[in-house]
Amino acid sequence: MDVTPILDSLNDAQRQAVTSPAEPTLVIAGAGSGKTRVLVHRAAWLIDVEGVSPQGLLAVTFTNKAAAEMRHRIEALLNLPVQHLWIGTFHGLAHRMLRRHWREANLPQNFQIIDSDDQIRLIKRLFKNLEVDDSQFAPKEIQWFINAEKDEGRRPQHIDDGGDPNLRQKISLYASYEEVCQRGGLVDFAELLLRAHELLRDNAELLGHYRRRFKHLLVDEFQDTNAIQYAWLRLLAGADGVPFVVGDDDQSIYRWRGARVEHIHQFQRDFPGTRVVKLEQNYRSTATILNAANAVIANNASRLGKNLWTDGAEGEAIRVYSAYNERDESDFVIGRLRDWIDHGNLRADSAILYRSNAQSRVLEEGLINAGIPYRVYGGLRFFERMEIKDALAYLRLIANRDDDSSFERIVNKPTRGIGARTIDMMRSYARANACSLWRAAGAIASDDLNGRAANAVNAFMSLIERMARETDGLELQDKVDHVIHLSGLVDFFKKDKGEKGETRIENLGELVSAAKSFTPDPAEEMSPLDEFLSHAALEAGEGQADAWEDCVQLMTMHSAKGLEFPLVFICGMEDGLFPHQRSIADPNGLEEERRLCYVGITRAKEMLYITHAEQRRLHGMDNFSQPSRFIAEIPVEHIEEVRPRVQVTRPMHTSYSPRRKSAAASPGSEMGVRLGQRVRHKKFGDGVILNCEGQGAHARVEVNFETAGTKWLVLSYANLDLM
DNA sequence: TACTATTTAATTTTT
DNA sequence: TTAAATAGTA
Repeated sequence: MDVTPILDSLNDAQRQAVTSPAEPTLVIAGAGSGKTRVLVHRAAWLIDVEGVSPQGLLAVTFTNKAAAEMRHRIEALLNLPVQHLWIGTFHGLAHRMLRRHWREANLPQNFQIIDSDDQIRLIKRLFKNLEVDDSQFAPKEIQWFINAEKDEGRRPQHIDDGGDPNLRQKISLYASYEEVCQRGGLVDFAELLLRAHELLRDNAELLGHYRRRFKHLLVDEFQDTNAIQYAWLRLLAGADGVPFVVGDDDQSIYRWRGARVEHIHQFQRDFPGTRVVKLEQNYRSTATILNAANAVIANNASRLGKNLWTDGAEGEAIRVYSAYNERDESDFVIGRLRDWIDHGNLRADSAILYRSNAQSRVLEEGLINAGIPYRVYGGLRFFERMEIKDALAYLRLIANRDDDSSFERIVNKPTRGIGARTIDMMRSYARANACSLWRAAGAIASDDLNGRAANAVNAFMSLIERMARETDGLELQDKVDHVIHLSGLVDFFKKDKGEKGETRIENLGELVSAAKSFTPDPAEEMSPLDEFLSHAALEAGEGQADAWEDCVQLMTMHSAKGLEFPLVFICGMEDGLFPHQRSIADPNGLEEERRLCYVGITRAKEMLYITHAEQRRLHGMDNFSQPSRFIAEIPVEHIEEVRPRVQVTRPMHTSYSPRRKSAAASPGSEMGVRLGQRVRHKKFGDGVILNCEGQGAHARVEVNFETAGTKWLVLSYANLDLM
């Protein structure tokens, strides 16, 4: 066996990981250290060298994108299509198991997957049904509660209310939610995982089958596993399975949605004798960028400990720019982008990263004015668009008449005279008789409703029946096409004024194309329609399906994880924004913010700019803030402060501190005051400088006093003490 | 039922 | 500020 192609391109640590014997292995892979490469080569090694059958391998990732990439690269490396290879997301694989064993999982064969938008609607409906006072609970809060409990693997009966009436009610809402889902054959994302876990846990035979089949479990982004995902893995591995997990404790940034870095420690306890391999050589960034990242993350107490290094170039110093406000910040970034582009670089090789999405606005305005094409990540994806979800709801109702979620969505869309009153009657009938809305509609239409309402309901029901009949046996795309037109959605959106309606109709057309290019997997025992609907729920599609265009990439640092760019800007590096106000007080929260910072810094390959604004408009209010503490954690020798006007860069002294950029541009600077400066006044007490104007004897400052409110004071009279 | 005024709250995101 | 959700009005 020639192992050259598999091992040749690897460094020692990578090779050690890839050729690890059939024992539990934990690979701690720093940013840019070839994590995916190790996974891909491990798979190839197992199949090609160890003679493991491709069917004996299970590879799990968190995103569809990562799964697709892994499959692609394994195929390329082995130079043959790896069919029957189970590579997918946790949810995708759980879904696959549930479809195969729907009876054992106590699900209807045609169960539907609901996304978080469907979920929140369902919960709101539940509130109405149970007459829950929504001033007591926000539906969002209950959604969080349910998902968090499911992520931890808990059913309502597992939760101890500890005598807390508030908690007791949440638990009861969770229980009611479950009932509604079970009745409608609806499964939310967390439920996929939870059910898949219970399926294996409670079916010794099935568990035995999968344990025998999947000896080798490859796991990507292990630090992001939540409790139920980890439990599922452990169950599947059993005593003889060989888990091979890859992760980076320093890049764990999803604690808030249930991810637990602790699993990295737990893994070593659960699988005694685990081999640990650390990948610390980085192939992405310059030494300067790496050293900065290392220095920042070193401030975290709870780490396994690792230090990235490179044998590459030192690189340019990190440039820090202290902007007046967010406009100035944006201008600065755009100026540098212009230089970059003028030097013949690709726009797509640059990225602007920020902590929260709201920050993109000002940057976008600037980019539009400058005529620089850009792309913002995040936002609604294709299958999440309203019109698409409407069309899918019709299809889902055809597939499963008991899907209340879809029923309510489209029963009166387009409007067909089925108003809130009628729907209320259906709801209460459905509740009283523990049946679906569809059955309730049929029942009350023949008994309780007046003529007009009954007609409307009957017309709706026969429309759905007609759709089901007429599309029976049609090809998927013809089905979709037929339903879109019969439903009246196209006409409905035509009435929308402006471009909005047009776009929506275009999107509906796009849905037909999506159905056309969708190839059902014959191995799945599902109807093509069910499979398409599951696909739509599990893989929400791209944000923008636009053709490739060379443009600047704008995204949050969260969405930047896993990506890399030669030129990176991190904007809004201010205490309160990053680290975010809501995480600052909690040490765990702060450490997670710091890991996010580490992720942000390590996205940069060649050049990194960090900017912060002294004044920033947030929620319509002007705020003053200090530069992020994370900036001060970067050793000064790696930083160069960028000063505007005077085009001179000057290394900083002992620690980073913001300074006014030029005397002429900052009124009052000669008095030693600056925006955000804390001051004390004899009469008014303590306050913060909001504004200054004028020079010399005329210089005035606006001070927001804690007790006395906001006042303009002439500096030469006020006798302010700087604090 | 659709449009308009008012209120409210405001990280991060995948499946 | 602004977007979304709710309440009120035509």
